[in-house]
Amino acid sequence: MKDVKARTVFVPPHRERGVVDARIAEAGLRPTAQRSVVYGVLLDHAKEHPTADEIFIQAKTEKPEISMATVYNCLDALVKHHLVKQVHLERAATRYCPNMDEHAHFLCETCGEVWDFEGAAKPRTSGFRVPSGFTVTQTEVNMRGVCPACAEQEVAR
Amino acid sequence: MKDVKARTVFVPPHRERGVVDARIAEAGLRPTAQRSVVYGVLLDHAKEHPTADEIFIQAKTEKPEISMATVYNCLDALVKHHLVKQVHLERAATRYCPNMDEHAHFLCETCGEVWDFEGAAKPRTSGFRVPSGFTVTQTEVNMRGVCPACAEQEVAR
DNA sequence: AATCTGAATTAGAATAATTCTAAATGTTAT
DNA sequence: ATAACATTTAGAATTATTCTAATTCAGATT
Repeated sequence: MKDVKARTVFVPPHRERGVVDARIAEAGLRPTAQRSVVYGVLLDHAKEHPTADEIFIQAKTEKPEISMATVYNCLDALVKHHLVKQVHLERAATRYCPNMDEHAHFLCETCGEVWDFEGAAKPRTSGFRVPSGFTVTQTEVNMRGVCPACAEQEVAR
Repeated sequence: MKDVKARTVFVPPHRERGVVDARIAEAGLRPTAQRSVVYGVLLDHAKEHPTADEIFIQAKTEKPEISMATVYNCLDALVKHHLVKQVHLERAATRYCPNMDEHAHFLCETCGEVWDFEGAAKPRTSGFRVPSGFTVTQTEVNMRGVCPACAEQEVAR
């Protein structure tokens, strides 16, 4: 039987008992209750690219004592340990993204939602000249435009 | 004599009398004294990708009565009329960029400075799959790494 | 098991960037 | 000159985030 093609779409792991903690531990972080909740919420809502605030509200339903400061602390720790990325497409609340596969972000200028476009930047062919002396460690691609749902609404008018 | 190669590096226009105003007018904006000062300052400091605050400080030397709110108003107007772009590489003060040629931004993670890398994104070859139904109007490429000056300091240690 | 130690969490205060508000001023069309 | 509208202004308000200091927690050590 042939091998299945490499998966290019990010699928967040199920939040089975221990899976989230294991990932946190693998990243070299102590899996505290709060970190598990925060990371778990983020994995569950990866598509929405939630803000700290949105994560806080959701986390509270699982752990009512959690504080906003802790959500920020946990997110910072997750970012430092490469489990999560910050997304800044506009000057608005930072959004968080647990998809660490290389991908581009798309911001719908009509509804403000953010989408992941899978793929990988090819520095050689991307069309930009990196002057000598510069070391590029990360390339981020952000697109803007109109998502299918908003395009439809536009037509209806 | 052969033609000189097309210039790919953004050269801000000199701030000769009227040039800045003419650009503002061409963009469909009334060239008020404040707008001229704000746009002029930004053109003079294009390399630095200044924040509203930095523009305000500099604008004050030319027009002491100008207020912060006006700097924001002017910048908003310039952005709306496609004379200026906002740059958001991190959650920090918005930076402004009067280089409307297509280019990438590079953020030095050591010193925090932002640089322009000339070139143009080639959506076809850039390596990302745009799902059908999405309309992309703008593609922005941001790189991170170490600039030559900071790389040198690193070595010295 | 009790104790120590450093890490993590907490509530609330502080900060920073930006937006809002309402009044004053300036500009353009009549 | 006047009306109508746009722009500017100072300062208040808002928002996201960071800071602070006290408390709690987890794991290691007695």
